[in-house]
Amino acid sequence: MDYQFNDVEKKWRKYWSDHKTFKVGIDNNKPKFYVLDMFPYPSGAGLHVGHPLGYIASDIYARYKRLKGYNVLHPMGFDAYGLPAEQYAIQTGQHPAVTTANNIARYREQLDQMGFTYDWDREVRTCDPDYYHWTQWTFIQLFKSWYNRKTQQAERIESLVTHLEAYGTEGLDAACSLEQTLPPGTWSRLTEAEQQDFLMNYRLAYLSDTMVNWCPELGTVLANDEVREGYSVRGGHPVERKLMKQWLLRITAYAERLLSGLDQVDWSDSLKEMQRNWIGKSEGASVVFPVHEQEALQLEVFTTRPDTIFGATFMVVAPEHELLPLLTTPGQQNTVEAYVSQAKNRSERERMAEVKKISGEFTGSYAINPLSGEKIPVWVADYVLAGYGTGAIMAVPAHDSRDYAFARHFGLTIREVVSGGDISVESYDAKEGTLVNSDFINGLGVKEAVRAVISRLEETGQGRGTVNYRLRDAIFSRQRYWGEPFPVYYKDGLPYTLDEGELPLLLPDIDSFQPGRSGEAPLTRAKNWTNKEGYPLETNTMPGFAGSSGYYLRYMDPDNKQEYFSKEAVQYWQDVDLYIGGAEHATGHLIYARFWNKFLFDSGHSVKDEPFRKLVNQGMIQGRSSIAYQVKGKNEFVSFGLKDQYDTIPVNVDIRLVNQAGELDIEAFRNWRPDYTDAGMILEDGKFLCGHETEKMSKSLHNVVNPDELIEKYGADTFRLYEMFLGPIEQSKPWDTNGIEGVFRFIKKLWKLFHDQQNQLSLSPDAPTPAELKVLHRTIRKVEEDIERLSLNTVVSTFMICVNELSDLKCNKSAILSDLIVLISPFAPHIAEELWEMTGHRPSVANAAFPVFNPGYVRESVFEYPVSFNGKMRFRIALPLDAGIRDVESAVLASPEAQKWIPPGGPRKVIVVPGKIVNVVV
RNA sequence: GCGGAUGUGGCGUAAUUGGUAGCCGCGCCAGACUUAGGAUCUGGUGUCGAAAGACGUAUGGGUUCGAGUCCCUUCAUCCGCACCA
Repeated sequence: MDYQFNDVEKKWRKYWSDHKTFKVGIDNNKPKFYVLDMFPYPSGAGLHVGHPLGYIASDIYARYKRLKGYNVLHPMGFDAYGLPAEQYAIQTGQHPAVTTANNIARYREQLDQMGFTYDWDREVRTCDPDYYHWTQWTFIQLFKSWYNRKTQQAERIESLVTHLEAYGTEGLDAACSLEQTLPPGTWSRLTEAEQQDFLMNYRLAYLSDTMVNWCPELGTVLANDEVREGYSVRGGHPVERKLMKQWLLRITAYAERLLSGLDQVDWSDSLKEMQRNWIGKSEGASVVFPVHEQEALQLEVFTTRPDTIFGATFMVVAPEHELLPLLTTPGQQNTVEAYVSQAKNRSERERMAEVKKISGEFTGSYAINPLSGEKIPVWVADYVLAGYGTGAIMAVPAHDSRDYAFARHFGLTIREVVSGGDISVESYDAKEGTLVNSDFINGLGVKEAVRAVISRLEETGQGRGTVNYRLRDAIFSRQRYWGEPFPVYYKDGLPYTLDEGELPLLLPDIDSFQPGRSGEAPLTRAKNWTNKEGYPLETNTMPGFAGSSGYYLRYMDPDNKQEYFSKEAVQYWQDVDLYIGGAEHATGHLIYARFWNKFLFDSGHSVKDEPFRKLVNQGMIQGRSSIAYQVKGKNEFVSFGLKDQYDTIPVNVDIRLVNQAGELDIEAFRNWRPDYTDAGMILEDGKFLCGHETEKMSKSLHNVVNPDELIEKYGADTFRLYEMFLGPIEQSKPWDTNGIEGVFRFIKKLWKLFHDQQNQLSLSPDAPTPAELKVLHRTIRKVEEDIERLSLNTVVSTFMICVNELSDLKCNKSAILSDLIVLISPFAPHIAEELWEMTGHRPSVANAAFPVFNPGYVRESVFEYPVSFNGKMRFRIALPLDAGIRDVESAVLASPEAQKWIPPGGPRKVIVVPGKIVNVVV
């Protein structure tokens, strides 16, 4: 009789839940530790083996920290609003609240099987009114705030009004959509509508006509991070540009802080780099070019290379540039208009696909280089983007490859101003070299020249040094049903927020979830969708990232009815110490959540500027698909080894039909699909072998491995250990169930350490031997070090080595085994609890203390020196560790093994690294 | 194109700081026990070689007494960004 994992695991899961073992609260006698998983969106497919990877790692860490004496907050919840549930509702008419609740129940059931230490009393769901109350509340605070660049933080809108009343816009340095000026003393003369309109330019949540990513198929706009290559990330539908009135969050106000904050957090370089690219800071100059013979007109450009200004031989404006009609001379009107309409009608996708195709037209106008006075032509071309910088550039073909290609194509002047390249062949884009053909900056290096040009421009008022960000404000409206309603009503066309006392504004029921194709939101169907005074409410809802931006704060105090979270709770829990989740949230959730938190920090609610101190991205678990090869045009399949003799197409086969060796169960295969009932099978050696492929784990590829089945067969402890044993958590790797048997054997071996051949508990009260203590304490040291650096795969190996060694020593001393139970409990909590109880301890082992490493037990007096000759290891020699370098050297040279390798002339040199190695140079 | 990461047996991987390459596990081979084994246990298993030994961490070079680890080159794979001025 072996270890009965099924009964034992059920018993302890019930114990934990009955005793609320993992319920936590504020405890000022213990240091806090906050371990967070990115909460899942509960999809209809349930969890596959890839999802729990991060959850298991974080749970191990949370359990470990508990053993180390920390008060650990380890909550879980659900990102419950979102598109898939709504798309499903549109197709089936089922209310998304119903499908979402079902999916959550299924997720919960799966999660509950894995022995996690979540405090479920703290669960949050973003679609729960008690939760989205505070999402709406934060929106109101954002609406009522502006960003003061002077103090580098958000402030209440009242302080802006006070400033405007007293000084107008004089001395104001605020994040805004459009620079506007208001002379002192004019504010109070503005009408209510004019004032509101003016303030909208500064609010951190604001309404604006914006070019948006409109997805007709989904009937909604999408944020930049929800669009990839012109298609929606969710669903893969085409996306087009459209001008719409939308709510936006002024995240750009925080661009600099979002960037500099990255230096303070312990995240992977690749993730930080992704965020840096997304923010896209570039430093340079804004330069004003007057237009020749049009006094009133001037073109402002942004350049990162002001040093190359003497090499600007033409200018280019985007087709959408607002001055283009004024720049176009009558003679050029027809060609320019034709070009612009063609450029505008091209979809985003066509535009992206034709990046390499050079096109443009001359406007007929000329601009004047403000430093050289040179007259240069102004062109229009779609390689200049309206949305970045000022939508116009000074083109320096000698030192910008795009300008170079354009100049070559249209035969424009190319003038070298930085030496170092060969501009007859290609542009020289590098930021190094000496300035030439450049008047007062000739002979300077690039960096000096940049500074010199900027200061000259600032002296003459023709430009200034500026910083540009690629980051855009976040579009916050969705024309969807299944999301948070905006706490906003409209009076005389102007938006006002509801009183905080009226929150939460509940999502109303509607008769159909269908969105309008031209952008009417489903909430326009809601009956009596007005505030208490009868003014119409906003019909858009908030996007998916709204609810996930502050959930980690709500976990600190999830039942609070009066506020988002109490001062006491946030003072205690502070921030997330360890955050584990997928890298796909690098530019979405993680930027928005940092922004959300920084705003709450400025307004005195959260207490840390950065919410996630350490962040780890777990790698993706890929599927291992089984492939059968179908003979083209026939209902006939050919075994893997023979497939090259036929013309075949690969067909994904359900991985359950294939055994470890890749052999297909033909009977099952024929029953799998009606089409294959009569399929011909060409065998090799009497078998049908399948090929395999590593690809995404998905239902459609029939390669999904379900954790429930594995837990049923091997138990949750084995499953947890095996997921960790696969390799480093950050690494992506294909799932292969084959190795799980090894971990299963390990669990059984562990059980056997405590039991005799009749499966009776058999422990010895005797004092441990030095050999046993050495094994135990080596394990303690390694386990502790490796958990600290989240190297969990090596910890599993360490346990295996430890149990192998203790088995060899036939060790059944309780003193040793009790410590081993605690060590292993974060990884295999169920068997640990059972053994803990059996060895006479009071449950739960989760409340035990982590064993303390004693270096005295692992200290050695003798070391087996590896002796190498010219760096190649030849033999070992055991010597006392306190032997001096000279003693070691002579002992090695005198040893019989060494004679074989020492040439007649003797060694040239001997290197002894005490306690490490000896290298003889011959 | 730019940026980041990764490359080690048949497979997943290991190797604190430059110091014994291949730990642990899968698979495979042999053996023991067994009516049986897809259970369990024992031994073996980088490549070539009978052995001695030689070779070996994607490639080529370098630094070093010594390189999987540091530097340079090339290649491959994955991820992110992509006309960002």
